[in-house]
Amino acid sequence: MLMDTRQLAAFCAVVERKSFSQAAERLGVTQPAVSLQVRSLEKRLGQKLLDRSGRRVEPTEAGLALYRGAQRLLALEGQLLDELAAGSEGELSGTLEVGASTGPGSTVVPVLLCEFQRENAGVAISLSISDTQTVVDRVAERELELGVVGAARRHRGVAFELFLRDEVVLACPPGHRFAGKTIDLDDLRDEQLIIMQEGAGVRQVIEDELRGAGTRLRDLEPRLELGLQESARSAVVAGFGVTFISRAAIEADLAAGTLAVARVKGLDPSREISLVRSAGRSSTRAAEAFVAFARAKLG
Amino acid sequence: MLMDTRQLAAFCAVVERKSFSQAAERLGVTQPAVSLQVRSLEKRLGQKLLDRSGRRVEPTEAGLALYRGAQRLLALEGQLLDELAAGSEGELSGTLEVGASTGPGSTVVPVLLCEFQRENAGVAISLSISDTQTVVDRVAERELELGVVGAARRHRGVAFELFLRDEVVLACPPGHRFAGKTIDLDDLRDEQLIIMQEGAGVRQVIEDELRGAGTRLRDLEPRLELGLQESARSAVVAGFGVTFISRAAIEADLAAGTLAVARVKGLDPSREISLVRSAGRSSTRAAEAFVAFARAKLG
DNA sequence: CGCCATGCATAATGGATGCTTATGGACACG
DNA sequence: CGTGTCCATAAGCATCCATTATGCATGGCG
Repeated sequence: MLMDTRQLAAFCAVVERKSFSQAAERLGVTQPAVSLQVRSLEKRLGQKLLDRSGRRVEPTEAGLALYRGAQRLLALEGQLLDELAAGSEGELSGTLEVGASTGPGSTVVPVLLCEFQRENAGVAISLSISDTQTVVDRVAERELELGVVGAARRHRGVAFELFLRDEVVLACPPGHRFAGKTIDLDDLRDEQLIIMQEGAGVRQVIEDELRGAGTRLRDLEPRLELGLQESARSAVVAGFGVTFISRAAIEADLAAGTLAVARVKGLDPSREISLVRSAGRSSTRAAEAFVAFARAKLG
Repeated sequence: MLMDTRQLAAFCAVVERKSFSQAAERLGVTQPAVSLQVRSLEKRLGQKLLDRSGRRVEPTEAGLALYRGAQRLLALEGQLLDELAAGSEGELSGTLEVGASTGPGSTVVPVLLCEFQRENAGVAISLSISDTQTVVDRVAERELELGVVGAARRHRGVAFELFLRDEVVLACPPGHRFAGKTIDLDDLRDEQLIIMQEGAGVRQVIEDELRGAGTRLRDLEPRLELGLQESARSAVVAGFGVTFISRAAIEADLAAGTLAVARVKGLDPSREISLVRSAGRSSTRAAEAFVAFARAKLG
């Protein structure tokens, strides 16, 4: 920007009032100040902008062109300032970029985002599902604004806050002998236990809980390791066994009566789902609104 | 304009380079200067514009909005500066406002203006015909940029310059006994002399010339006073008499053979047609170009 | 024409602003 | 942990800008 805004403002005031003194009065400065400003502008642009004859000041051809252009600049600036001021209020807009690991990514998060978006049409949602570590890394690099993950190694540059507590239950077919019961750990030895692959958040939770009960997962002799949550769920619905799984992941099945749950004595498995944010990043209004919305929904 | 251009420039440089130091380098100032400028801008707008975390500086939501708006402002400003610079060259534009008194206004001036406009399509022409005094007044008041008039009283605030010398001839029908001759003043007493109304420029010229020859217009006993130039010309074409008239006004008739001219011994009438400009007014390029064009045409 | 009022230009001066230098604190990397 | 990089902050100085005072030009009036 080569033009000095005060000079431009002074020039415009002179054009409008056709007088240096009156322009000065309007701007709250003295006449010589206006005189100097306009002269500086004329020097800078290398053109005579005003005809000064006796009592009357009039723009030259170049002066008129500058005045018109200045009005456009001023209008645009006013608009910009209004947008900035209005930015702190009014309708939410922009794109909310969220990453989630597979667990929360396939259950709670999409639903919450869809509901939120329905209430805030001006916001565009971008959800990407990755493994926990990738989500965290991308949040740290500011590629994502929010992450929703289970257990994660601490990572510099990001902050974790509890988002929701995810209860892990033992799912079984609805007519199963475990349905609605509280069983012993030993009862599990005679059942076909379906487990998820290494690295799945729920598997880690269960391993930790069993360890606390003096058992190891492999002592239960699981013969079906079926990858991720959705595979395990489907197998149980189809009657091939039972599995530990996030209650949130089977809410619909429970409501539909296609699955039932049991509890295991001595085990109280749950895990924390965390919200991840980049430590030095100011939140967008959309992100803040989503988080508040989600917390209200999750209770 | 509330925004300081240097602060805006500093802010934009930081956004682009994602670094205060690099922005400072680009702007040719020190890092603290940029730091202060951006902070001043943040304070003025009441919003945090940049996330400053470790090695990396990133715009906040508001910062991004400001940056985008600033780019629009910069683009518009660049455009304006280009227009101003180009204003001294390239195609002529704008409206050229000319006033003329009836004599020149009905002959030379319209033709010149039309020819000029044909060569400068970007220029719009506005010609208004009035009596001499009105033309001069309006030029003085900057309502017209140029005036073209015959004899006029000096007027403060306007400058007169010779535009063309208008020869006054005695017009008669083509087969008339005067056609192509040099007659005596006395020969006019037996002719039907048609004169223009009081105030017409040509009439004044003739009165002055006759006075110099020791005669008065009324000694010639004119019985037809026919208003202005065009009325007189028509009457002569129709054979009702002879009249003194501007040669320029009958060039077409002479070429067509519908009128002829004679000279009168002892009379050499002509008058100066002046160009009038407002004394304190800078000329538009279009006006300058027209004047140069006209002078070249008038030789 | 002369006088007076008005209004812009210019010079001198003082205060505010803005930039620089020096330094401290935070962060990233080896 | 030590080092280097980078932004923030404080202090000091130079520059800039606005003000006051004054000169010059123009316009209006008697």
